[in-house]
Amino acid sequence: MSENLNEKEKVLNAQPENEGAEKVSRNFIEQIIDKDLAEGVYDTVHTRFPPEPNGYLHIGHAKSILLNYGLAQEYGGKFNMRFDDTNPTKEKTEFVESIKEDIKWLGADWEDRLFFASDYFGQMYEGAVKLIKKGKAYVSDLSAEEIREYRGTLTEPGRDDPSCGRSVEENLRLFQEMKDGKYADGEKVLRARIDMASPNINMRDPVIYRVAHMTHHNTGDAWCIYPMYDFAHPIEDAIEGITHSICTLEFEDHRPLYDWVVRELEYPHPPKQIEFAKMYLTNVVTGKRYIKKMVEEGIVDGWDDPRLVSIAALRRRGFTPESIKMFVDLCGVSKSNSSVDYAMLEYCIREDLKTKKPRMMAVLDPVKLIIDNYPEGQVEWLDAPNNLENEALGSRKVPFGRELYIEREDFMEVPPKKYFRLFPGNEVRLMNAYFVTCTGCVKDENGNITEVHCTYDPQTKSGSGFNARKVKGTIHWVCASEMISAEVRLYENIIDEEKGVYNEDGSLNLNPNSLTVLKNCCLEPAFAGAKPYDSFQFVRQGFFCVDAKDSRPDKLVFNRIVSLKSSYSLPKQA
RNA sequence: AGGGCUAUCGCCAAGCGGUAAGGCACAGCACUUUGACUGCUGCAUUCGCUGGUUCGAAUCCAGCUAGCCCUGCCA
Repeated sequence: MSENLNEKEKVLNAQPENEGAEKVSRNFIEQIIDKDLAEGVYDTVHTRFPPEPNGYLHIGHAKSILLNYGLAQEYGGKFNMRFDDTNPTKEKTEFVESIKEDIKWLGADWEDRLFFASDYFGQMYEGAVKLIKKGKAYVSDLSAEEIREYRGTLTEPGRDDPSCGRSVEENLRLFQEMKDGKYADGEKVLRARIDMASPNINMRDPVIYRVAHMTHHNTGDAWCIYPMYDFAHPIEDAIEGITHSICTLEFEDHRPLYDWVVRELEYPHPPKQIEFAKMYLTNVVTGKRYIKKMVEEGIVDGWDDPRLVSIAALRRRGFTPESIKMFVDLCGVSKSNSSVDYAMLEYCIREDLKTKKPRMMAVLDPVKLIIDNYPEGQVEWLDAPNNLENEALGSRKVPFGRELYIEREDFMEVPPKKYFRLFPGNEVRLMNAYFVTCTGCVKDENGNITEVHCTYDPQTKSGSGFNARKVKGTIHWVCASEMISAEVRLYENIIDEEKGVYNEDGSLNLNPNSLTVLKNCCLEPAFAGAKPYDSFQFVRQGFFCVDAKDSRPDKLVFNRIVSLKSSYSLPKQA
């Protein structure tokens, strides 16, 4: 097809501008980096992802991870993994393990650069001593409440801390005593001396060290004083040689303090903080307290419930790292707060899976279809391609017999207009098999349809090249005598934003239909042996993934990752 | 008289003084052994508002408006 390139296209393709760049536009962070590199501010790019190990990662973190990792890749730089563990009261080893697992799964490779902020406690302590010696930090006797009072308000300046005039020697001694455990929690703190009248509250002599007699997950009982984020973070970045320290918008006000620390400590190659807007997704819940509550109340079965968007949940649901990457790339990076439509995520996973996974037949809501003119007891094994768009996926054999299961939805006794499926007198194609013409149905005493009957036309066999007539509809089916039974879980968004995210009392307005469990689904035998995380397209239905938690070899459980798009919906029946 | 940031289609998002990219969603047509996919078509005379500068403004200036963040010894 490259032969079809006309001259104009050839010329265009040869244009040197845009060389190496597939993207037509660069986000604002790339523009900053381009400029820094061009001006020689930095000669390399070094990023990091610095989570506090206090919870599970979710889709929002994935954006930050892939942004930082992607930038390092794009510029031939490096990407560090760093746990920002400066507060022992909130951190757990359990979370460092889950975070590492999630980041690996996403494909962000920190190589041998896995760090802990707590590994730098010694250097941070030295940094604090340096500030004291420069007269830029002092030990305060004020209580937390007093500090708050002295800080002033958004509209009123703060007042000087009574302790701010201490001599360097006294501060040095007091700080040493803090370190030595002479003071109880809250009794003393170290404050940076900046400007109590600053309109930026973060600059009103921020606390940079506090006392906390607590065992730290990494350093144990080695320390009883711990640095605050604002003091620790710039040091961590500087030590690791980070060039661009990317964080979210709420830290914009902290940047002057970040720069102050880096300047006062005289780091030769100061890192630069850049803030971008967090990504929100519609129809999901990411708030820790809400999820915790839902887990406790049994509304979801854990932090990895497939309706959630933690990385673990997305993995369990059947999302792929590639789809997440595609999603964050599609969303872009900016400084305006935004909430991305969940449909965008759905698009990405469909896009990723559509040519990669086999397309097989599964009947979720079965009703029997009996082919009256097909020999009783006969089973023939038909050829079925696994994916028409990807021949490499090969083909499989599908058993066909007199009794099949079809989707209850695919038969109607009295069809609406433009119903292309089975109804008395109508002919449809059974995918990969034969044309069948519906002859009627059987009902039980309550009027429920128990059997649909039809006849088949042997000369319409799939692959025979038959084209004497066409049918408008093609439906999927499973051979009743050879099928395997499975449980399938259908999911809808856990929140329906159209109906409001919150109730009057502030609780979440949960979608009562977020989970539908179908216990008696019929699968074609080729599904046998499906393993956890294996995923498939169920023809005409969507993409499904073997549940890693509940599926068993003899009792498969599938999660619907996403449905197929559909421009047709059954009219609502009264 | 607090400070910082943001405002371009239903949702994201380019644009950086020369006359509104792209994606998702949506709608229509064609094709179809998935009502899928694919292909084609349509979808902002207008960039939060009002003025100003300019031959020319989404882009520059001024003033408004709206939203988000900041008064942890959390990160």
